[in-house]
Amino acid sequence: MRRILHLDMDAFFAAVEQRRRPELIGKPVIIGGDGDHTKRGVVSTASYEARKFGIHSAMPLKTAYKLCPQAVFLPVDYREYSRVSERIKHILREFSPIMEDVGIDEAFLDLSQIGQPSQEIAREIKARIKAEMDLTCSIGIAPNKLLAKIASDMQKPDGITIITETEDDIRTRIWPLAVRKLWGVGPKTEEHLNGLGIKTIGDLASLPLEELIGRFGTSHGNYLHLASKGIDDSPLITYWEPKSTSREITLQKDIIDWQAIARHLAELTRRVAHDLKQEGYMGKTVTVKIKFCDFKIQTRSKTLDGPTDSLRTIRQTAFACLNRFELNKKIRLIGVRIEGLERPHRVKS
DNA sequence: TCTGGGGTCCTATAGCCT
DNA sequence: TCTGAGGCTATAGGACCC
Repeated sequence: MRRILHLDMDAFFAAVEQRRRPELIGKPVIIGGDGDHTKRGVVSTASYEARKFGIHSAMPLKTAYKLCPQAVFLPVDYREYSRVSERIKHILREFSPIMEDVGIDEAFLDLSQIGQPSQEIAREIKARIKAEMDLTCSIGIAPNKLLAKIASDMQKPDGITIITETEDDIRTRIWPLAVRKLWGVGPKTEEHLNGLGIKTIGDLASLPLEELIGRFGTSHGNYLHLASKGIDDSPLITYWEPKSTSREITLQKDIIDWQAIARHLAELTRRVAHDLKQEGYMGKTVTVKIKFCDFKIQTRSKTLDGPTDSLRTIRQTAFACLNRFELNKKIRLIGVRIEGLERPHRVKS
């Protein structure tokens, strides 16, 4: 049987800031946007002290300020968090070489080939991270990724949770949880399920597969059916190539002036082309995204004959896409994405 | 009044081809 | 020659993740 560990850092961004500035320890700290609560932006991470005021991720900074004006608001410093993240991942790889990166503050580790007991490994990993980084994390260990992730969330912060595959564990510890706890069930699916009287993962497990497929499609329906029973065979993804790269900006004030929109598009295009060259990729499909003042999102895209990393070509294509929008109301966000990425130097024979 | 940024994957539709 | 099935690609939108 497989043995998968999921590690989730506790209030990661806030914890890194508190470690760097000890005077912030014990205080409500809110990381988000550029740290200015009067500007547009949302909370990336709130320290546990701030969470007591009802503050959580994705909440607008302005709302967070109303709930807790005495909080310390700080900008997101991805560079620093990435450095810390790298060191943590390095520690993890010493326990098992099979690791899947899940964003900056999470990872899966395959322990199947390791003999040591689960509790012991979890305690050792936590001790190493505490000793070397002075940070805490929560760990879940289970027979698959799905259950390991649910487990790591069960005793936060600073917890260790182990789930076995016995029917008993699924029935008594997983089935009582809200459907929202399942990976892949977001706000929309939750609402849909709640409307059917399905509140818990156990409720979901009692629904016939045919009904799930009818309501959510073959792919998602099948997934929900298996997930509700704790079944998940997905492997750890230890390496992958990016498929797209993008840049977008939410404007401080909604605008309708074409010249101003064009200036933003030109700048975003420059950044995308720069990112592309920096990472050594070329892309084939250019997409322009616009979010209007009423939050309606539209996209326009164009696929080129062949991959490119040329700023001129990407900019021309982006502007051709821009011209296909009906810009008759103010916009609040503009973005540029390029997909169909490939590395240019590999010559086909 | 407020609602980010950077990604992935899936679905539906339409056009083209065999 | 006509028709339909099915594959493939491009496009647009949407749900979800951290």
